Amino acid sequence: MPALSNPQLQVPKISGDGQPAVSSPAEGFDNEVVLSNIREVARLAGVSVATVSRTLKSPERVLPETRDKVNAAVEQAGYRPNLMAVQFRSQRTGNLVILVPAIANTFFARVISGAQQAAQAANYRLLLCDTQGREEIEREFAELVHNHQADGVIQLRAFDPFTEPAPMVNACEVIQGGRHPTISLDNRAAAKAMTEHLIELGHRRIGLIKGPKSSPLTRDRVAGYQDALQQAGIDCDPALICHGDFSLQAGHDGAAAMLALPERPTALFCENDEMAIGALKRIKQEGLRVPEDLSLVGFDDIPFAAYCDPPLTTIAQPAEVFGQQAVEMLIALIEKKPLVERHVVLPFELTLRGSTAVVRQGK
Amino acid sequence: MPALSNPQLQVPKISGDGQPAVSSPAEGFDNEVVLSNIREVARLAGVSVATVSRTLKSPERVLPETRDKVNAAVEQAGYRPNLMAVQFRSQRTGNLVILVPAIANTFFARVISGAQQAAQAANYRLLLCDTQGREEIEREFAELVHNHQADGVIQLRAFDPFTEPAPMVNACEVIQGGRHPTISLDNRAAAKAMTEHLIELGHRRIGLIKGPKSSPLTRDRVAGYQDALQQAGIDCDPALICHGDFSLQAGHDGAAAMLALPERPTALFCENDEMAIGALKRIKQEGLRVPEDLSLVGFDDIPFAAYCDPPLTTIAQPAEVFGQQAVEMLIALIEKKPLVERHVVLPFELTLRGSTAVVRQGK
DNA sequence: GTGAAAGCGCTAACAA
DNA sequence: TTGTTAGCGCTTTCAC
Repeated sequence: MPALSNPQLQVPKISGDGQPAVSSPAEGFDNEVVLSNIREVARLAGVSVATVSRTLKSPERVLPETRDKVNAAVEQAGYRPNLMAVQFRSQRTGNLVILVPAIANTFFARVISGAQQAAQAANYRLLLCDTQGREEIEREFAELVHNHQADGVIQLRAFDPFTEPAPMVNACEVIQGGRHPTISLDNRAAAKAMTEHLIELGHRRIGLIKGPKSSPLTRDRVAGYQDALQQAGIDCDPALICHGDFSLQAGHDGAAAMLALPERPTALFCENDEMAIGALKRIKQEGLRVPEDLSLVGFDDIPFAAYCDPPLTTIAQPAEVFGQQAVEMLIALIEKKPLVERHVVLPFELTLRGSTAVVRQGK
Repeated sequence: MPALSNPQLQVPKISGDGQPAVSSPAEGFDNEVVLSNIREVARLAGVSVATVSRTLKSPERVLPETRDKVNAAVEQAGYRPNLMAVQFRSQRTGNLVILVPAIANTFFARVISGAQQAAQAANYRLLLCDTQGREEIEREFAELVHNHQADGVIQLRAFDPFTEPAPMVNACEVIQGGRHPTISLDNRAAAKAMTEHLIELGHRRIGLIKGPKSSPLTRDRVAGYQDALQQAGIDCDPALICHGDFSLQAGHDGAAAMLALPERPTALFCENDEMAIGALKRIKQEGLRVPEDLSLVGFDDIPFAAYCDPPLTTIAQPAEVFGQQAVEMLIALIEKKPLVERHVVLPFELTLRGSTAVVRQGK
């Protein structure tokens, strides 16, 4: 949380609801749920537990009149199957673990949303884990699979948390040559398309604010950037490439470094929109205008990108589809159904907005 | 996903990894995990299953040498307890459900992050559910408690998904007079503080873009806004209040409505930062400057608020603390420990940035 | 079509 | 201190 050091700070206080300072946890209501089990239902219906089980699982194998008796008893008893017992017995949990480097990241939030919908549709639950990109946390959560707490894992980062084989799908940032199925964007082609767009506008000095060194996603985007430069016969100046960590602050700092160069770039390519928005702030602080003095582009097309001033040219990704596809592939793995493809590549879209323009002639 | 209708669209394609079009799900590795159970360990150690169980649960009740034998056997067998069986037997799951109206919302993402940390620290897992604020989805997920899939629920919206008693904590947007413990912000006081700030700057026509009608959070913030106006002897003009749904678009539309009024407001209070950022775009489109022509404020202090142009004056909330406190209170409920307080109110902080200024004298 | 009964892996009496 | 054993609630043979 932010330091709440402002003098306007309101200290925590307790509502005066007339309750004593310490109250019983059960106060106001009873946490206990009336329990009812399959045996109770069987007794009420005058049948065996097996018949109750069958009525619920495969009703067609039970006489209609028996079925009615059982259903009536279920109703009467307020019976709900104990899923813990069901899972225990059937040795599957119906839980999928999704390892997310940062759930606060707007792009990942969309991925999760897509995954959640697909999971729900397939009658699975999604266990969401914010790993902060740390391997030990990822390993710990992945362990849920071996503990029989989950049936499989979706990993959104290029790291394999398993030492042993396990049902896993790797999406978004994928491990090169990994053993698990993947869903990815052609980051190289996307970065190339974006760089080509800038080159077409006449830019020849194009700064690049990358992601973390270790990220394959960053490596691909850098490669695409270099592909476009090379194709246009432009030398790649290493001074025009700097590192970031995908945060607003990193974009701000990266832009500061770029603008301090003796020969400034005329365009700046940030590897995600957060960094582009951070860079935008710094550029304005420098008294420069976007796109008149400097073109600026991002990657991801987060909702805020369209609301920047100027609105940001970026690469749109079908974020929800990453999540949805990952879930569907993982379930196929778990249920041992054949996968149509082990390595799916999703489409991107170059989204042109107001942050890019033809390079200034005066330069 | 966004419509990928741009001609730049790259159609989905499959990496040419030399694999056949349809591949076996087990291809490249084996999903099966070598199973080992407590009986196997007991056999290896030459002890009973009870001793193995004890060695793992309360080692102090086992002779050191027996313990060593068991530990060696555990190692040798690669034994991991089947948590499904543990849970089934002990009738608790260690799962907490958190119902989130929209995980893509930056504020909720922070709440979740805090909850996740607290859950992990207490050795619970967090089941995250994006409910889109829909009651039927909330009810469905809440049902996990009665299905023995989860021990309790954290609800971030003012709706009680239970008909029967159940362990639940209500945070962020709380139900008035509800039966569950709550963690909330004093929204009324916060909105009042913000409005007072604007009044101190000389504003007397202050527009308000609210949240959805049904939200108590909105009702409290409106009350705080009115408190401040009344205290300053300013009539509350109903034309200056309009509805939104906390989205960027709603802010944009709300601002459009405000600016079309015959007598424009000189300040605009949006009930969250997303709407303020949406409003900011519209205000600029109108050719007006913030804060020179119009002061603008938000609520929540999302990261982007500091990176707006101008940076946004807003109310900071300790979002992570909401999650953390909610988890701690819920665990107390579940474990039937006494709660120190049933209704906790967290502090806010008025965060002054560049989007507010003294009202223009010329008006 | 239905019932009896075994047993999933583990914990917790109770016995020794 | 350690072992024996009875289940937790359910599914699933296997008889009837």
